[in-house]
Amino acid sequence: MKLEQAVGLVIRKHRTVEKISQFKLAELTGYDRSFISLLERGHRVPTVKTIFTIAYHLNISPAQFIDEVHQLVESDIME
Amino acid sequence: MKLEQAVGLVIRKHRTVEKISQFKLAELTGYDRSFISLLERGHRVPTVKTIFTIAYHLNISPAQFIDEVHQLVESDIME
DNA sequence: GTGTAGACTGAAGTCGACC
DNA sequence: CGGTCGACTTCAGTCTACA
Repeated sequence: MKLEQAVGLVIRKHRTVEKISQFKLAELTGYDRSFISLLERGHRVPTVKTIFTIAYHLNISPAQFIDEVHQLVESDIME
Repeated sequence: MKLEQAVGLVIRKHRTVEKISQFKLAELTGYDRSFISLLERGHRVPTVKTIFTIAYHLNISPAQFIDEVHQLVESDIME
């Protein structure tokens, strides 16, 4: 699957695990709520800085975040 | 240290390990050579896609790349 | 082989509003 | 709570050229 889609899935997965809303994640990270929405639906490719910030507030390491994205990209889920 | 600086150091480190020039890395990744130069000196914050592409051609996993960046950022080397 | 400069295009990220 | 729209600003990434 595509990189942006994988990034979106990983964010949404960990956000729901943490049981917080997009509003709350936006507040924590300092990013706009509409931007979080765009990311989760794979409509934006974030910068490395964005990944570090979001991963931090989702309580996972940036490397683990990227690794999960990598596995999704490598897999052929949904094509 | 700052994120951009860490990214630059990790790219340069692995590029020299691979014994290739900025020209060659630019050719392999499809990015502009001046952009590679900007990245290595910490003057740009790349997107996740850029990291995946560069890490691939430096023969390391994106997660390992990010982990090395993370360690540099966490350390207080050069400030 | 690398740093840098400037001018450019497209995409990241903001903000307010509405469904 | 989350999706979306439009208009906006900032910055990633291109390209040419020269030290």
